Amino acid sequence: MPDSNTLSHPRQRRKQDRPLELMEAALALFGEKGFAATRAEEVALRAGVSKGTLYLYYPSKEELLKAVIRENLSRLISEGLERVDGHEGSTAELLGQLLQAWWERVGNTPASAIHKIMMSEARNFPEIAAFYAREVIEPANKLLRRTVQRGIDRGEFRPVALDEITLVLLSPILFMSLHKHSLGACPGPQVDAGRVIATHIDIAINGLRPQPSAT
Amino acid sequence: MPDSNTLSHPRQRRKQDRPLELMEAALALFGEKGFAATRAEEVALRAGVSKGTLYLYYPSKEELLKAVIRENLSRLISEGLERVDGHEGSTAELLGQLLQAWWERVGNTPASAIHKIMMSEARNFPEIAAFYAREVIEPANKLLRRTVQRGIDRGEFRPVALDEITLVLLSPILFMSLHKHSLGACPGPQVDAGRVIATHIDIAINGLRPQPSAT
Amino acid sequence: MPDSNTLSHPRQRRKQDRPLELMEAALALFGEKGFAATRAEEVALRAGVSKGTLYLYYPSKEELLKAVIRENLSRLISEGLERVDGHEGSTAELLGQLLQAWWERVGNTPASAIHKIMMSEARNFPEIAAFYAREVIEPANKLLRRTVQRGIDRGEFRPVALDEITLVLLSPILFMSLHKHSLGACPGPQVDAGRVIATHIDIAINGLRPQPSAT
Amino acid sequence: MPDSNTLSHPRQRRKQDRPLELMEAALALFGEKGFAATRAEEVALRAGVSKGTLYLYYPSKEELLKAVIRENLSRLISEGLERVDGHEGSTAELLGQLLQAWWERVGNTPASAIHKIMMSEARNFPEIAAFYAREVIEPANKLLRRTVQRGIDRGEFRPVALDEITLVLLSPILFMSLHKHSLGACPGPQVDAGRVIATHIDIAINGLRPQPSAT
DNA sequence: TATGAATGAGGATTCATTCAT
DNA sequence: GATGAATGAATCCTCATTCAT
Repeated sequence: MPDSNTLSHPRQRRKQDRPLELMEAALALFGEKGFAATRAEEVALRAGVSKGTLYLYYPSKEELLKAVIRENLSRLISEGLERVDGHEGSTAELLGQLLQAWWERVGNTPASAIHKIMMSEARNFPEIAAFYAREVIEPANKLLRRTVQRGIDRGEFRPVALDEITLVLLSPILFMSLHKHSLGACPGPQVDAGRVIATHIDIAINGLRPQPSAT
Repeated sequence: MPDSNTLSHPRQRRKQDRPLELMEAALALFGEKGFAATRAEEVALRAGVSKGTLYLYYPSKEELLKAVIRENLSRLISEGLERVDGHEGSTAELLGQLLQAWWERVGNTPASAIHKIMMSEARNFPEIAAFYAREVIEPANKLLRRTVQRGIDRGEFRPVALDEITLVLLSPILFMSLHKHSLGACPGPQVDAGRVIATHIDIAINGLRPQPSAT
Repeated sequence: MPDSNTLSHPRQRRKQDRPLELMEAALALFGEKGFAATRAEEVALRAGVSKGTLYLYYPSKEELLKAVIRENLSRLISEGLERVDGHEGSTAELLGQLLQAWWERVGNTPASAIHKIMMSEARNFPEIAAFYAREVIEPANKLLRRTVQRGIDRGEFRPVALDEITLVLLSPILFMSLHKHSLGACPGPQVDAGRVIATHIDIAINGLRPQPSAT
Repeated sequence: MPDSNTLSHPRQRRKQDRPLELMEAALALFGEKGFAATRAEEVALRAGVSKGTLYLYYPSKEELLKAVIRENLSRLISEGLERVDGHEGSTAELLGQLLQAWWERVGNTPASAIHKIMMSEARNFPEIAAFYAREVIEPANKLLRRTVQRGIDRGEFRPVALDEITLVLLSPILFMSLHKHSLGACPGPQVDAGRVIATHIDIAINGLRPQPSAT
């Protein structure tokens, strides 16, 4: 008997894929219109199922939101943590790679919508906010702190406050993620987010270098 | 006889004060819970009046939001534009002052909630998004471009892409404004936003300086 | 001291006229937009006073409606009853005069709006409906019955059912009164109501005449 | 297994029947209390469904009214137009049949409530008023004009103004339709509308006959 | 008396969720 | 499992009515 998943009856349209399809639809729509403004039926329709089917997989719209966040964050975190240690070259190079990777693997993917959703809904869903802080913010912070510390220890970077530098390094990337899903999606002069990120990395790495002369 | 406005009977006859009270309540609640998730009656109650009274002053919840944006933006823009020209010292100093002022006069005041509201609702209210882009984004962009250009012209800054640098310079400030009203308002380790901004300004200005040696 | 009513202080704008002004405004607006769709404040504004003043004279919008109906019906009835008896000429002539008078003195005046109001609201205000039936319908019925009876007695009219003939004689007049305030007020080909009434009277009087040969 | 539609569980799954049930409920209630004074929920409850269900079938109360008018008028108009041409006997007979049919098929059915609704609401809903004028008033006018013209041409009727005669012929029927839903529905001496119509037809046809001697 | 700011009950409409099929 | 008809709580907004000035 062949794999019943890939060759099953045509009618049985990928039952096991439904959750993923629903989460993808939800990610897109929640990111686009916001959580409150997205109707459950819209999500279902976009996933190609009916309203009732959504509730077969998720007990409420709120649980669907939680699942979307968990699903996407798990992926990005496990992906992110793999590529940390064992860098050999300059710290500037490492930092540039990390930031660039974050943008390319998160900021520039549909997952970036989660930032917008969190930004909009964090105060209405404290539980999810805590989860997000624990699972995303903290690991990312550790990564960047360790990297900057490495640069300072080696004399490549001047001494800076570690608590603040991580946010300084991340905020343009996070901000552009948000921007993409709000004003950036509105008519008007468009920004090339990739070039903003590149400029940011350039300025930041140069800014971390020991100054030739003080202010 | 004392001022009849400040000492008159509670909840009665204060037509003059109502708009401001309502806008303050709306700014706080829209920032906290989002525009869509805030009931008109909540705003009214927080302003100490009843539902119906709100509609005496604003024809709809959306118009109330517009008024909130106008009120807060008009102030900040007119204030901001005044202090632009006529700077005498170094461009680094000027840029630092501008960014610092933005944070202190906007990011660190209740008006910062407008950023979050716009981020969350821009795509659902295109008219407001356009207004915001025109009245806030554009003027701020011009200011920063002119300032960076000045630094480049004088040899204080290295040449950088003007289209991107403004967002790089602003995004940490905007991001911290957003953060304050979302994750920053949730329980957990708190960030000292002021120090993040200070670090950003330090890094950014140092990063704009001509490099001693290239990457 | 001169008449304090006509020569009183200019500020004291015809206090005693207020009720009449309010009723006139209400008659016009209720007739135009309907009772439910007319806001109390509109009536007040049209009467040149403020919302609160209306409630100084009438305890509710419903009472205002009652007053409007009573006021106008009293007038029309007392006027109508005066000119009944003592006709000398032919009954056809008398009937024609009566119907013509009804149209000119009621149907073609603002008071005709009351027909529309009654038609629209009778079932929501049974008390007023009863009043209207008693004070208007009944007297008008009696008048017409007596007149037609006179014609039959004298051999001028053929015998007809008295219970029904009154409505037959009145309904075109009443219908045109209603029409004026509804479809007749909408854009489209206009009807000359006066000529319709004239035609009706002509047809009706001719129709009451003894037939030369039956159907 | 019996028809699952007629014997299925109460209040469940009868999509096909809903529109008609809702329109019938709406016709009755709008006619009784007026359009504005009838709550959407009342209509739904009378149709045996909940508030929300009404909005499953009609996007607004106003659209429900339009549907009611269309449903009832389409039927009557298509029915009415069929029986026009091809009459062989006397014009008096034809005219009597037409007027009688109108009363029996419209005035004496629930559809007559539409006249009252239009009378009450025409000025507040110009779009519906225009629809009504176009779909009902105009066709009815044409019918009657043609018929009267036929009588005049054949010498059965004396010459009369065609523009006015149609309203004269129709107004007692329309008026009795209105009456049924307003004062006629209130306690008090009841009118036999059918006999009024019969009297009207008798008088009108006799009135149209050439006079033996003038006034 | 006259005003108009304030109130809050009421009604149209939306949409998350349920459940019979 | 899948569907979509049905439900009714929730929310925006209106407007009759009150009452301090």
